[in-house]
Amino acid sequence: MVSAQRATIQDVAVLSGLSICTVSRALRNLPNVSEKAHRKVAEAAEKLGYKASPAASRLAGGNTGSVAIIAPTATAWFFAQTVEAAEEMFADAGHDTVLISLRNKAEVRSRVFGDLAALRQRVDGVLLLNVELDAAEIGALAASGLAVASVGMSGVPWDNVGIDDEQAAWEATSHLLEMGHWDLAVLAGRDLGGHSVHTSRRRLDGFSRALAEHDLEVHPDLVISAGSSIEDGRRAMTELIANRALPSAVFAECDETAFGALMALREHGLSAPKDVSVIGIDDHPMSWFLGLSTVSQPVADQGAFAANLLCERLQNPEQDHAPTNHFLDTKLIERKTTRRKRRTDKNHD
Amino acid sequence: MVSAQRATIQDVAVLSGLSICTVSRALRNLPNVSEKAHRKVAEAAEKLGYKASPAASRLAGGNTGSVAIIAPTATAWFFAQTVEAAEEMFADAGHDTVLISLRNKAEVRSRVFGDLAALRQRVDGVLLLNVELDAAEIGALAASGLAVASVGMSGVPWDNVGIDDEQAAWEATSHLLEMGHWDLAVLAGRDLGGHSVHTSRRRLDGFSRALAEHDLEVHPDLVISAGSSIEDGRRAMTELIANRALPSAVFAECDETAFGALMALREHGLSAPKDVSVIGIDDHPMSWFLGLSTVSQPVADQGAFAANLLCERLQNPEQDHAPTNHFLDTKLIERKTTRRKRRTDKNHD
DNA sequence: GCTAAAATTGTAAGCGCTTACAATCGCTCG
DNA sequence: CGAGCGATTGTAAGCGCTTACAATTTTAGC
Repeated sequence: MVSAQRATIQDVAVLSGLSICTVSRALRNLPNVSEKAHRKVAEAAEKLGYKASPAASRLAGGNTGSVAIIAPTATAWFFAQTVEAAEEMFADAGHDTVLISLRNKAEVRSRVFGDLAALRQRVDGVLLLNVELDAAEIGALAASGLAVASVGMSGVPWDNVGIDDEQAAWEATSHLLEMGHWDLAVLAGRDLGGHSVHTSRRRLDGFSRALAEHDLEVHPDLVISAGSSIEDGRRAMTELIANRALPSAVFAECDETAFGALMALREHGLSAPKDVSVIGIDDHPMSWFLGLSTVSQPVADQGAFAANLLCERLQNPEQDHAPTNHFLDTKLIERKTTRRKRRTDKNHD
Repeated sequence: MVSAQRATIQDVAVLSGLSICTVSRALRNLPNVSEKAHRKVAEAAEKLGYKASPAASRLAGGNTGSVAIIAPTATAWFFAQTVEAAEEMFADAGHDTVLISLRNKAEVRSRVFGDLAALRQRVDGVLLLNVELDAAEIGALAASGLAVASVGMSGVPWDNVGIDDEQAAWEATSHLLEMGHWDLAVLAGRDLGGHSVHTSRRRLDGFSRALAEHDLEVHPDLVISAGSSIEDGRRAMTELIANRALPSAVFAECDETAFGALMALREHGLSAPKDVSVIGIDDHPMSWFLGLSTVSQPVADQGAFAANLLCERLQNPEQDHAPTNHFLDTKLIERKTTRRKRRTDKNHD
């Protein structure tokens, strides 16, 4: 039953015949509340449709009832999927979700991480999506009193879920290498003054390692700082086509970048795999359709999983068990945009 | 300058040599504050890096400093774009953004709209994205004390931004009709117990009108309730292929649905426009690549524009100027998935 | 059955803000 | 030059919750 006016803890106290204080404790499952009291409070609260005011709760030292999701951007396919999955988890756990998009801007980034106390005022926890943090920031965050969990950020002092980005990039790159391609370009993420998207850096690492294992060097001209949108990929590939000898294969940091690359090729009368092999990471719903070779990863799962870990941390704040790290599986999917390098292929040397 | 501990209004009061009350008024630009006092307060607040505690403010009857964005889903391309654009606007105006995805579930929907008082506890305003509301809900929302603005919901007692969905659908459908297609299917939005996505309904209306203008009737079997994702479109088209005579043209409610339809065609050895003409609405970044004919609409603009209107309403709460409605331009883009119906085309009669 | 310790419950003081309402101040006007 | 008024500022009472700490009840031990 819901009354016209919002019920207060006072109402619950009167109805249950207990003091406000006991009600408060019962509602939050704190110790030192008799079972009987607990039951009476639960009943009364239920009957009144009582929900604690987040503002009052927070002001008095309690929780806000909301968590923030911080992502480099909210439009990219990966983030949209992750955010929605996490939001669902949070909503079901009774938390509001505050969305903070860094919009790939260093300024926004520092505004957010520069005042963690202010953030703590507004949310109880933070879910970080692929945000690159330096040691000081990690320390500050861990000490901020905020519960933290993340996606795509291994090696961090809180629970993390992701794929092994370095490995996934290595797989993709190795696939190209094994098909005889040795002049590889990479469409990497945008660099934000040392604070790129975390996964981007890891994937670049994997790319480099694969090359190194074949005694190849990463040619700086063939590392294009792209960003991760379709448009970014298109621009990067256009640049590649315009400014230098075309490599025989391209590793795109994510499928959307690869889509853009494919578009650019088409615009210049070229195509994959005829003129250049292309591979991405993600297995975006469109990839099958375009025949894009890629390394698949479970996306919504990562968001839901990490959100769930955060919820647990929120529920048992005192327990400080060691941070866990979870790598979900990826799989190389060979489709039609990659093929063995042929003698007849153009050879730009 | 930022102190280690969060500054309170008390600190500002002391530093500026004024009372808390005056500081509070000055900070919120209320009348009856001398210019001198205003300046002193601003200086002190600046020096302390003071930001009012949203919890305390809300509790005392003020504002929360955040707004909610409510969308049917957050993963669809249109919503991801709109949400990010709106979030940017809100962030720049100093508001936090609470993301609420209805996840196409009636249950979530009623949980949100069933307790507007609870919502008002947490946010100052709401940005509705294509949410279908009945008269009672519209009334309740208007009376809730929440500032409201929307995208894609004309005829509503608050500011709205959108395209003329009925018209856009009419254009797309008419395009098909004028090319000689008369057996048309529509891949429409999902119906949520009378509460579909608002735009879906309007687009279906436009489809119907175009048919009616050509003395054609809407065949119920050719109205597929799809949803608006790629997967939804794929499923819908598959159903169409499996269960009935294939229509010669298909109008998909949005480009992603159309992508899915194209995929399903390919899976069955069919293609557009050879076997069936396909058109969508959106002009998604991939549409050019796929040659998808469509009706383009400015997407991020709608989100930013509506968010901006909401911010203005939040800033001048007292003024009750009439709600405005803004239609942004759309444009038919004819590409390669639609063509004139030919004698040689299969004719399913 | 009585007392000390443990378990439960209540009292009251804020948390940092907003907002009637009261108090002051600076002028204008007779 | 003092009353009267509007403009400005201050006082103080909450908003609905959490949380020491005090009060009370229960349990256990002898």
